[in-house]
Amino acid sequence: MVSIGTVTSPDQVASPDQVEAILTLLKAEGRRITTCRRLVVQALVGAGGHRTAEELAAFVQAGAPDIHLASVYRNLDELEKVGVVSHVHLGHGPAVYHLAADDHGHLVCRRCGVVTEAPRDVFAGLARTLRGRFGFWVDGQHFAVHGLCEECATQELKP
Amino acid sequence: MVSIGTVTSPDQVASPDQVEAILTLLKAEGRRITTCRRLVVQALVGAGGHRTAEELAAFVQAGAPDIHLASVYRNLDELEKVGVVSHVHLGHGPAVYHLAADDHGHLVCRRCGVVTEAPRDVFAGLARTLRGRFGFWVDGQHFAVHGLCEECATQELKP
DNA sequence: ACCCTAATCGCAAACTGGACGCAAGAAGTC
DNA sequence: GACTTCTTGCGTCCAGTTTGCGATTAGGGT
Repeated sequence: MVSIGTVTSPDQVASPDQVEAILTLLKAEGRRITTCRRLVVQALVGAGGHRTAEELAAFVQAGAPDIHLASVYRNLDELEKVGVVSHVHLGHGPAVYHLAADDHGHLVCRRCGVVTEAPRDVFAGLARTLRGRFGFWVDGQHFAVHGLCEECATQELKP
Repeated sequence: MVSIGTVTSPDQVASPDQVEAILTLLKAEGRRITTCRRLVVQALVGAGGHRTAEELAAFVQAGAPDIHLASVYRNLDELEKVGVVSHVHLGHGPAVYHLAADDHGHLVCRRCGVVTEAPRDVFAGLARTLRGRFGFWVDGQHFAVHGLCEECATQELKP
């Protein structure tokens, strides 16, 4: 139902510098630079949006067919621990991954499944309120906000 | 990790009227009133908080041991369609169910797993912003907000 | 009361997304 | 080049949930 393809993907071209920067960061953490890891990072940088582990695996396997889905999961996990990547649950399906640098909230329409990215500052007020009233420090948006997109709202409210 | 037991449960006593009211509503929708259904509703009303399908099944099975987990899932699904119940994903584990009437947000601590309920009005500002800037109409809080609870925040920020 | 029929149920089996253990293979260090 | 340790491929397993199907049962009609 949730078609990731509908997400706006600003830059489809992988920036090699960015890939190398991330790999260098990994190396600094004592991790090794492998084909699989490089391809996973390339996939993430090139995707320029949200991709499921399976979609990323498809990209990786286009470059190296023998790479196993499990390795993609493991690498995403590593990258997440290092803080380069974060994953989000948009709905009931698989999680999607994106670069942590590109932090933003996600608005998922329950009717048409479109995913809208909402910049960080939109959630600043909520974060402040939660900190003030509950002493709760909000993390990045690990889960999406569900509701109706503009189009579906007009259609549903005036049938 | 997420211990549901830590959630505040204001009223542990099932209100029979509320149970009957919900069952009547179901009947009005053309559905039948079965032992399983009655017990599921009782479990939800009595729980006074969030319960996983499995926890609800345990309650149901205390009254009727032959009732299958699948039936609990099916009934929760029915109840959700009718709008009596909603489910929330607090984390990576199972979803939790609660009465839709008792609508609220959920703050989940990523460190200790404690779940804090946040009243609806806390999210009103965000809802207004999203409606204004994106035309997006927020549903009930289908997903939880992740972060650090007050206690864990003080411990993590000053180690 | 009884019958009829569609809703519901119990059961088992499948399915999805993901994690894990292990032995073999490679990256980086000396 | 040798050695150590991190990674990987593969198979297997897992939890949570869904589904197909034949058996059962609620509830309206008579």
